[in-house]
Formats: sequence, structure tokens, C-alpha cells
Amino acid sequence: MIMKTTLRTYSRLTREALLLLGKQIRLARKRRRMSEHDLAARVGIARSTLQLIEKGNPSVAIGLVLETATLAGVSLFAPEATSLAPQLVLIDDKLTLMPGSIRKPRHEVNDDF
Amino acid sequence: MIMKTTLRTYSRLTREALLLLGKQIRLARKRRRMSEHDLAARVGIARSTLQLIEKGNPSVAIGLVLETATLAGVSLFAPEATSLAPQLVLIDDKLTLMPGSIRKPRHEVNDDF
DNA sequence: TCTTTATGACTTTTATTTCGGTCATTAAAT
DNA sequence: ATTTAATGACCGAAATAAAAGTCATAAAGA
Repeated sequence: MIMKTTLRTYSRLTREALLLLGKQIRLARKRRRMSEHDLAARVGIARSTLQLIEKGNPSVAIGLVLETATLAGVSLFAPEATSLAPQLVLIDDKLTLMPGSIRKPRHEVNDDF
Repeated sequence: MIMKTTLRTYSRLTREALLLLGKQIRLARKRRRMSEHDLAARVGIARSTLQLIEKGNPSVAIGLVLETATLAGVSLFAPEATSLAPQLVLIDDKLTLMPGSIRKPRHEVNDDF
């Protein structure tokens, strides 16, 4: 008998985001009149996995979830966006300006002047 | 020696979304002056896993990614939203109006009138 | 109403991930 | 300039997910 030893907890926002994404996929699938079998086959995953995704299961691989959302027609970041390249460029610029590594000051910092 | 037999492909949008999310997390982490060690500990995952997340690896569990984003302060769906409950209610309403199961007509449908 | 497909819930097996560590290199901070 | 923590890359072992079914029930469509 195998038992789950570690119980992981997720914040409310994470749980809600998972649930919302799953339901968006389910809704998009039905709007397109695709059965679970259809969409799963389209994405190349098992129907059981699609069921987990639509339920918002946190342990499904993020690539499978996003690919399912994409093929179901759910807009991920920007509505109707065909590419996220512009946003990627922007964030790369911001990252370039950040320090390469983050470290704490060794002793206390004198902030008094 | 174990070899990866199946090669899965992802759409460009999925790959870009993964990359963007990873970079958003990395940027947010640095803005808050957290090291990889810090954030990983905060989320309760290994540093190696955080590295995969920030790189946009598609096979990391979605719950870990979203939880990391949340704790790093990345706004997931709505900017600055503290709850997604309103959106969940909306989508539940829409789902209620959809058929319980989706099936194809058995023969051809006469659409001529 | 009847037929048949879609869905929900589970299970076992197989494949993969996640952890937790090492080591080399980079770059803050003093 | 020196010190030391942070990062990048990698690995084997342990834990877990994903696949591929089964079966019962629900509900479209004829």
C-alpha cells in the first residue's frame, strides 16, 4: 500500500487560478463542440489527463495545460494575441537592468543618512 | 542508460507563455531582492526546480509554477487582483448554459433552411 | 423511447519529475 | 583586491505523474 506522505498546500490565489483556467478550457472546448476525447487527441494526451486539467489539478505539467488551453482557443496572456514576443522583449530589457545575483548585506546597513 | 523516447512538441504560443511566465517570476524575485535559495525555500521547492521554472520548462507541475508566481508577487490573471472569485462565478454561469456532453450528429445535418 | 456516445470516477503500470546534493563560475559586498 | 554568497549546470535516487485502460451513469440524437 502506497501512501502520500507529503501534503503540499497552495495559496488561495493559486487554487483559484487553477480552477479558473480549467473551467476556461472546459468552456472553450464545449463552445467548439469538442468532446473530451476529441480535444485530448488533438493535444496528444490521455483523456484522464484532460479531466485532471479541467478540474484544475495542480500536479499536471504546465506545458500540457497551456498547450491544451491554446488548442482549445483560450487566450493565455493577452486576449486574441497571436504572439507574446513584444512582452518578452520588454521583460528582457527590464531583466538586463537587474543585478546578476541577489545577496544580502553581511552586517547591518546604516540607513541613517 | 535511460533515453527519452517520446518527443513532445508545443505550439509557439505555449512556448512563449512559458518563457514569459518564467521571466516574470525571475524579475519579480529580483525586484524583491530574493535569492533563488530564498524564494525556493519560501515556496517549499528545491532550488533546482525553481531554476526550471524560471527557464520556462514545460514539464514542471503547474501548481508549483503558479504558487511560485504568487509568492514572488506576479499577478496571474487580473493585475493586483486579490481574488478570482468573481471570474469563477461568471464562468460557472456560462458553463451551466452549455450541454452536459458534446456529441457529433450521427449522419449529415441538413442546414439548408 | 431507445440507442449510443460522452462523461465521471478509479486503478495499475510505466514514465517522468522533483529533490537534494555536488562542483565550477560569477559577481556582490567589504 | 579579497571574500563569500549566488548562480548555472549537472547527477542519482526517491517520489510522483501520465497513460491507458475499465465500468457505471448521464444525456444527446434519432
